[in-house]
Amino acid sequence: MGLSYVEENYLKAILKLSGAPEGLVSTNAIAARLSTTAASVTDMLKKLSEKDLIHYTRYKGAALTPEGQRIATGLVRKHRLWEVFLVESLGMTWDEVHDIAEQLEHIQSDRLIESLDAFLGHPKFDPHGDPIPNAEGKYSVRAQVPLSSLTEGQEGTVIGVREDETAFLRHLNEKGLTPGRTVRVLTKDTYDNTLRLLTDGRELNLSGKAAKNIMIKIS
Amino acid sequence: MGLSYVEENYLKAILKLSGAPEGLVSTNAIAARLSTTAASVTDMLKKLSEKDLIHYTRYKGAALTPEGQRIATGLVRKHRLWEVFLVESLGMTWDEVHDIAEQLEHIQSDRLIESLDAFLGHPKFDPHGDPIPNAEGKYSVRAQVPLSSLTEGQEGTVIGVREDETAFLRHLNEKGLTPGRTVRVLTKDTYDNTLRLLTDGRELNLSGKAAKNIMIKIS
DNA sequence: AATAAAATTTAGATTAGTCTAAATATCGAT
DNA sequence: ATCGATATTTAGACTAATCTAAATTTTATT
Ligand SMILES: [Mn+2]
Ligand SMILES: [Mn+2]
Ligand SMILES: [Mn+2]
Ligand SMILES: [Mn+2]
Repeated sequence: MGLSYVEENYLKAILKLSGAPEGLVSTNAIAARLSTTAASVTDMLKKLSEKDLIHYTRYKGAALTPEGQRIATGLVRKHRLWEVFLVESLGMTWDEVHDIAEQLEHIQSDRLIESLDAFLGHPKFDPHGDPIPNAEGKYSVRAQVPLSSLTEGQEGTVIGVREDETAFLRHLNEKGLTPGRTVRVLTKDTYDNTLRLLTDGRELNLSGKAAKNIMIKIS
Repeated sequence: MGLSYVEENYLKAILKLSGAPEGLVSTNAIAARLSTTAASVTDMLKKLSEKDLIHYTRYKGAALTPEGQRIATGLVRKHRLWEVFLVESLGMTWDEVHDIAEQLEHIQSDRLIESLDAFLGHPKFDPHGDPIPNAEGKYSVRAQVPLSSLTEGQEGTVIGVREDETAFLRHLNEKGLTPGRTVRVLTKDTYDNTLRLLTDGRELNLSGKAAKNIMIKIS
């Protein structure tokens, strides 16, 4: 009936990897993402294909079937709802919730996830600014721009990041650049785009590279 | 490092079964509890013994070591805290939380469970009235008597059950005999101990057998 | 079009957990 | 003390998921 923990992770990986080129996902790409070997991936692709969760052609690659897509999107929904719970209810920081959500997303109970969704007030975005699919698998979109695109004097609110690597999130925690914070661009270096920012009454510097990965809602 | 889901369930089963006679737990008792075969249990007992989580003597039985007891008690702590969350925060009923908690108890994160405990206000008892071990593994106790021991005219509050079988809990839901409810004994049949109760402004009958399994705090 | 490099699959082995059937040990009578 | 019933362990096999090494296919380059 239900899928194993491992099968679920493969489906999620394929969903994630089919984002960019919209084409077929390669064996090596999946192996890299799941830190496993190409041989193991091949075995699993055959199995998922047998269950009609992916379309798979030897040597060509894999793509999710509608059913596979439904399951994978449901996992993303669960992952992001749990991340909201961990941050909003339990007071954890956005750098420490991903690994825990990675476990929680495999808990099996429709009643549970719908109750959790209601308890959290049907959030549309997770702590990293990623959209939470609804029960039908539909995503919300919202206007957002990278902090790097703001000009001197402009102001906005931090609503997420493009890359949610732990080290980067911790770095932002230390700078106080967390979701909900208002930031104003004081100066922007014309040569290397380094920013001088004002947030929470304090001034700080931010590299142009970091600024590209912080998403802002213009206020 | 960490234990597998399966190993954890064996430790929890041994803890549960060592309750009554305080002696050794038999292979067949574990097999029955986990719905598996005696042969499988024997294999696992060897493995857990190898890891110094149980003391095991062939043909005699098993008992938890201090380390095994610590782990098993931690699982019970997690299970019961999650049950409180599901009932108190998500509004689920006490008959539908056990199976979900059975999954949630295996989530690995000390930070998570301590945050959850704080979020819930460090509860001492779960929705079924069972004590929640603290982080050091110590249980609370409280005065409680079976509803069957109340005499006519006596009043008390429902705080738990002795047997938490789903069908029984659903039955109590329908009668309105849920945690926190005040009940007064109107009459008690002298022959078969059937009770006539008043709770929430309504009168109802309850068998003597059911009354033995409902725990009451005398008010 | 031929060939070298890269990607992918296959073959064969390993580990965790499980099972059935057979062997062995313990327990409870007589 | 012996015998039969019961409990437990062992032997051997199976599935899911993984790996390494070898074989095969695709691709990129001459
Ligand atoms: Mn995440
Ligand atoms: Mn996220
Ligand atoms: Mn329970
Ligand atoms: Mn309980």
